[in-house]
Formats: sequence, C-alpha cells, structure tokens
Amino acid sequence: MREEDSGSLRSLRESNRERVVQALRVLGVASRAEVARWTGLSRSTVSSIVTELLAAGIVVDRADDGRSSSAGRPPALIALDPAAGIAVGVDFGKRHLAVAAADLSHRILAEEWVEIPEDYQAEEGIDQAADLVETVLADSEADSERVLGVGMGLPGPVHRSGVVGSSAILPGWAGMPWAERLAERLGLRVWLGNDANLGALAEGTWGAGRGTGAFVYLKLATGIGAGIVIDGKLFEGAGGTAGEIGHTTLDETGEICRCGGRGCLETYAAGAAIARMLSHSRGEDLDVDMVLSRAAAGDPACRRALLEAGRHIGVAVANLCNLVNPERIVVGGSMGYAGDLLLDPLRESVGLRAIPSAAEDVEIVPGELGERAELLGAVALVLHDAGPAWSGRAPAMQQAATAETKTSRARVRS
Amino acid sequence: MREEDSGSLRSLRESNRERVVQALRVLGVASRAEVARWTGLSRSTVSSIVTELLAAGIVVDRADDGRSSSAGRPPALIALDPAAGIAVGVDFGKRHLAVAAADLSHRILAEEWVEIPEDYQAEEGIDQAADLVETVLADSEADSERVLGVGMGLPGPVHRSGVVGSSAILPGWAGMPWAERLAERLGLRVWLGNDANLGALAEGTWGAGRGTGAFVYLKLATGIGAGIVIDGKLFEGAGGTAGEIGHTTLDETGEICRCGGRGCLETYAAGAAIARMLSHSRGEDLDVDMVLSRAAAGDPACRRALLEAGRHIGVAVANLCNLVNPERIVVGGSMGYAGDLLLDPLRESVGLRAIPSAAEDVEIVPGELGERAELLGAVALVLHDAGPAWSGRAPAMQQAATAETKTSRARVRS
DNA sequence: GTGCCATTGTTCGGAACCCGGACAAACCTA
DNA sequence: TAGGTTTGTCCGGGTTCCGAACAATGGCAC
Repeated sequence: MREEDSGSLRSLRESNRERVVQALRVLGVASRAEVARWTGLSRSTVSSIVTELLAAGIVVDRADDGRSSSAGRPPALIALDPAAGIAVGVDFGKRHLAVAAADLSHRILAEEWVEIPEDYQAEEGIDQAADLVETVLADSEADSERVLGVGMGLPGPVHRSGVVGSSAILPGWAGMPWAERLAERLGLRVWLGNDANLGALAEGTWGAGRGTGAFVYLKLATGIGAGIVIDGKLFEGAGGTAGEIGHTTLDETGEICRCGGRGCLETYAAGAAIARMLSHSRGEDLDVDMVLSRAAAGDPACRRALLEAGRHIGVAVANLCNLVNPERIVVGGSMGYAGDLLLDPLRESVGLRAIPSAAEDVEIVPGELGERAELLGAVALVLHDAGPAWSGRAPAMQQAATAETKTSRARVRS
Repeated sequence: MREEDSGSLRSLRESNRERVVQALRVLGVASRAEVARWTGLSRSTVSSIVTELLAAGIVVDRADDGRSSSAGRPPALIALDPAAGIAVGVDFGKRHLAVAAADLSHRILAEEWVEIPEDYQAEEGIDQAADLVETVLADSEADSERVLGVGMGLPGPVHRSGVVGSSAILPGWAGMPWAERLAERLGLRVWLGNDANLGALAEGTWGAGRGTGAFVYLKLATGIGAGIVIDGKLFEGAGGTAGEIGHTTLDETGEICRCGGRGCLETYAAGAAIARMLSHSRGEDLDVDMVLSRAAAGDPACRRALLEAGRHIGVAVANLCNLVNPERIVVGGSMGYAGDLLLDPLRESVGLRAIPSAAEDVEIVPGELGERAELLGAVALVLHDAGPAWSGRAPAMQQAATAETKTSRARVRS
C-alpha cells in the first residue's frame, strides 16, 4: 500500500467530494438530488459536500434551466463554476500548433490554430506556443490567477520523467524536458502528454469512447499512435510510453525505421509514408491531406493507397485486439477522416487476423471530436490532474464552509 | 458510478478489513504493529479490525515464531487461520492435469499431478479433474464445509461469459461452459481462468512479478500466451481474453493458424511447432521436453531451434512492450526453463525492435514458480475472488465481535 | 381556489469509524 | 534494578455518512 492516507475518513470525504465534482462534470447542470442518485450517496451527504463546494466557489447556483419541472418541489440547480478555473491546452502537430483555453465546464473560451513550417525546431515551437498561449489567455479575458495550468501534447513518446523520446515527427525534440521550458517561460504549471494519449482522454470523456470499460484511441496522422483507456483512466505503462502501435513490426526484413526497428507499421501506413510513396510514383509533391481529398474525389491510386494502409494498420490493430481485447477502437487523426475508405479494409484485416473472440468483442468506429481531439485532451489533462489541487485547497474550502454555516459542525484542526 | 455502496463508512471499513487481510496474506505471520505499518492504518484501527477477524475465526493467534525479539514488548503474532478456508486449484495442460488444495496462507495441503493422454476430450477431462479434486480434498483432510471453491485454469481463451474460446491446445473444448459442468459435478463454486492469466496472478503475488506497477507473464509452452497485471490486478480486457500474444502476426503470408490468422507467432515458436519442426527434420518423434533437455545437453539443432524461437517471440514481445510498456516480463511455461538459451535471443530481439524507451523500461526475467505457477494461480483466483465472500460473512463476524468484546461499542442494526 | 401529492433541500440525531494520546505490559540493556 | 523501547488496548475527540423528519414548493384533481 503506497497511498499516503487512504483508508482514513478524510480520504473518504475527499473521494466523495471528487465524485460529486465528477458528477457535475458529466451532468453539467443538475440538482442535488440528481447528483445524489448519480453518485449513490445520500442526499444529506451530497448537500453537505455541495455546501462546501459552494463556499469554495467551485460550484455555483444556476438560477433556472428552463427545464419543465415535474411534480414536486422544483430543484435548485447547481453547476461547476466556469470561472473557478481556466485550463489551457497546447497541441503540437507536424505542421500546426493549436492552443485553446477552456473553463471547468469544458467550454472553449478562446482558441487559436496556426500553421507552422515543417521541421520547426523545438525552441521555436516552444516560443511560438508561449506567445500563442498568452494571446489566447488575453482573448479569453481570463483572470490570470484562475489559470490552473497548461496541458501540452506532443506527437511522440513522452517519458514519465518529462523527457521527450525520439519521434518521427519531431526528431529534434528528443532528450529534453520541454515542458519545463514552457513552464518557465509562462510561469504556469505544465503537464505533458503524448498526442494519442490526449486524444484518447478526450474521446473517452466526451467522444466515441464514453462508457466503455476498455477502449483504444488510434491516431492516424503523419505518424501512428494509440492511447489506451482502462476504466476511464489512461493507461500509460511503466515509463509512460504505452500505446506506441506505430512501431509494430509487420515485416522483420522491412525497411529500417527511425525507431531502430525494421518494417514498422509507420513505414508502411503512416501519413508520411503514404504521401512519400504516392509522391514518388506520381512525380509530384503530395501530402496526406491531398491524398485524402483525391481519394474522396475518386482517384484510384489514392484510394488504393488508403486501402493498403487500412489493411496494414489492421494487422497491427489485430495484434492489439489480441493483447488488449478492447471493447472499442476509436479512430482519429487526419487519416481517420477517410472514413470507410480506410476503416473497411482495416476492419476486414482485424476480422481475418485477430482471434475470433477478440474480433467479436471489438467495435471500430471513427472519432467524434475530429481534429480537435488532441487539443481538448490537453485541456482535459489539466482539468483531471489539477482536480486534486482542490484537495490542496480543501482546508481553505472547509474554513470557508465553516464561516458560511451557522451551526459549524465541521471544524478544522489547524 | 456503478459500485453499490462505495463512499459509505461501511465500505471504508470493509476495504480496510480487506487491507488487513491482504497484509497478512503477504506478511504471513505478523504483529498488529507490523500490519499497521504495512497498511498505513493506525495501530488502534488495526487492533479493532483484528479483534473482529479473530472473533470471526479468520485470523488466529500464533503463539510464537521463535523470532529474535528486539527491545520492547514482544509482539503478539497473528496470522490468517489456515483452517478458515480451503481453496482448490485445477490446472489443465496439454498432457497433464494438476490439482492442489491450499489453505488461506497458501500452504499447499495436498497436490496431485497426473499425465493424461494428448487430445483428451473435454468430458473426460472434467470427469478426471472432478475425481482428482475429490482425492485431493480427501488427502488434505479438509472440512468440506470450509472449501471456498475451485479455480480452474485452461490453456485457451476464456471468455467472460464462461464459454471457452477456440484453443490450439484443447480444440474440442470450444463453445461450452465447462466450469459449470465441474461446478455441478462437485457441488462447489468454480472460477475459470486462462492459464497464462493464472500464472500471471501467481507470479505477481508470490513470484517474480511482485512489486511492479505493470508486468506481463509470458507463458511459453505447447502454446504461447500472456497475462497482463496492472497495479496488482489482472487486466482481462472487454471479453476476458486479453493477453493472447501467441496470435501476433509475424508474417502476413505465413502458415495458416488454427485461430484463422496467418503467420501467427505460435506457428513459429510454440513448443508444438518447434517439436514438429525438429521431428520432421530428424525423422524421430520429439516433444518439447526432449528438445529442451537435448538443447541443455548441447545438441546444436535443438539449440538453434530455441534460438530462433527466442528471436521470433522477441518480435512479438517487442510489439507488446511498445503497446503496454511493462516494467517487467516474467517468462514461465515449460520452455521458460530453457533459460538464457531462449531468453538471450529474446532479449536481443526486443532490444532491436522495441522503441528505445520501452526497451529500456523493461526487464525480462525467468519466472520463480516454475511449472506450478498456473496451479498456484488457480488457487489464488479462488482466494482473491472468494475474499469478498468474507464481506458476506461480515454481519456474523461483527456480531461475533460484539459478543466477544465487553465494552461493545460496535453494534449491528439488524 | 383548495386540498392532496410528489419531490426537493435541510437539519438533526444516531451510529460507525479513524486517529492521537495515554497507559500498562513486557522485554532488553546497562 | 532502573531506564528505554516497542507493543497492544482503551478512551476521548472529531469526522463522516445515513435515515428520518420537516419545511418548501409546485403540479394536479376536484
């Protein structure tokens, strides 16, 4: 048992408080009774916790919602106070940089998306991101005191230590703790995450992964990555780099990959590989987006390329299904928009290669959040990880509650 | 939130009680103070819980352990009452059937291991297992009232529904809920598990997987399977069939595998495949054990076969490391005994093919429990899953505690 | 409109629980 | 033998959850 205080009454209260917040995160606007039903706690307990949260300014009354009231006393609606915290998300891509600021209810307050030149260097990237964060925060008119922190998504392995691993997309970034740099530059706390993991977080919270016990988010873009979510929690593995499906060996004698392996999936089916292959055979300079739009328009070579990519990806996904046996696979990333042009051969491959029970258990669907999945995930990363910061605020919160409550049954030791 | 009663005081007590039991499971014989330190609970809480457990007969005093006492009052040692429950484990292999009975402290009371003809049918297997369970229970002189249940391990995918999937080892078993049959025959509750998962459970509890955040048990025998343990809990996936690494596609154009795929790892490197290959080239009928002993004796062809198997397995394990990023991989199963003859090429393969950070994070070690891993895991399955049965007994337990305690501060409503 | 009903939110008492401190017990060392 | 140390128990204090009772509030039947 490594938890520091689990088992105590305090931790029980804390987990119940977190549960109420989670309920409001999911329900949006709700009455205390609804929260009680959702959490399984009694109305009295919920009432007590909500009183604390109100005093702490985490929750606010929401006068009325215009909902048709049923028989009985009309509920007093509450919701998370959007103004209680601002989370910033930063998403680095191969050629784009996106930044968004959102409140606790996940409403996006301001957002920026800029194209940046390929193969930009890390320093430039960080600088530009910092500038953009400042712009976005200014646009959102957020109280700077309320900014909880910044979530930063990178397309490559992110080790638990905070060091970025070698990546096919951002080769120059390896080996340095760039999150710290951004944190220093902005004076804000920064959480770092792999882009596929962040996409998984987002799709699992608001998108196609909701309500599953185990699902995998597959990001098909310039590179190929995956994020594994188990029981609503991201599974990151020992070092934080779980989900690197792009380096599944498809052919032991294949092309040497940047990762040091041979015949990795990425060398066959990543956006970069497809574009390179078609550019070569066509003699013109294509990128993934062009391939996708031409395929949609009916270009046979581009369709064929997607079909083969789907099959190749399907082999790796079949392996994944055998190993992880997920309930659902959510496909996102720019190539995910190819729809069934890519998904059908992928499904076919999985059906042929995964063991029958695993193939039957899994459902392969496109993502619901589109190209903003990673960005939303970066925001979610802050909201989830900064959530426990409320427990840091808890003493103050309880004092506030005490001051508010006349019959101060709750008191704080020191 | 689906838990029925989590968040309440009762559930807190229950989880603390379970924690104390878990501490005793791990520590064996211990003082209350040691348990308090291990669990992080206060001495008073532990004392109170232990009083309950003593009254319920789950825990007993262990007069003295002959341990050299340090300065201070000598501890009053306690331990789980071995007589409080008996768990039976059944392990089906390709050519063997093993049954063991163990007490709560995991001491094996009786054990049987019989060779059975290859390709035995399911009905025969179940019958023979039932007979053997009865023999073992008789040998162990166990009070039949105290038998908690039977854990049953099968070498093939076991779906959550209880239906056995198609397996290369037990082809005739697919599609039927054999656990129910055994349960009816014995009049005992039966838990069903995949053999690799059970091995993982065992190695994670007592063997080479202890203390890891995420580890994988790799069973290399007639077939190849894996069990994934995350935070001490078995990860089984949506349908309960996670870990089927044996059907990783190594070559899309390879031999057709029993599972319906092509070029699966098992067709290259499973014990059955190696034996078949060598038998063919030698013109004599070899089985895995013979290959292993000859390799150990220096036979070059057998050594070569193991080397190549190791490399092939390494490819699939590298994929697994990329996806799951485990901290450790524990290799068991009969082929695991080949030691570095197999593990060195396996490690080499992983080093070459897994992404560097994942390869650095992982440690590949042989299992510590040998051929009994699966059997012990079957026992552990019962002890873990029947553990919560104590909560069913909890009311009685509390009444007992009340009767025992003079100043009965604890009371029970109904 | 009036009385009944359903639902909600609050409050209060009861009970369960954990913790810290006090204390006796028991052993070791000097 | 005295002092120190660790252990197990007990008690008081404080926290927490729950159930029941109650007031508030609006819908609905008549």
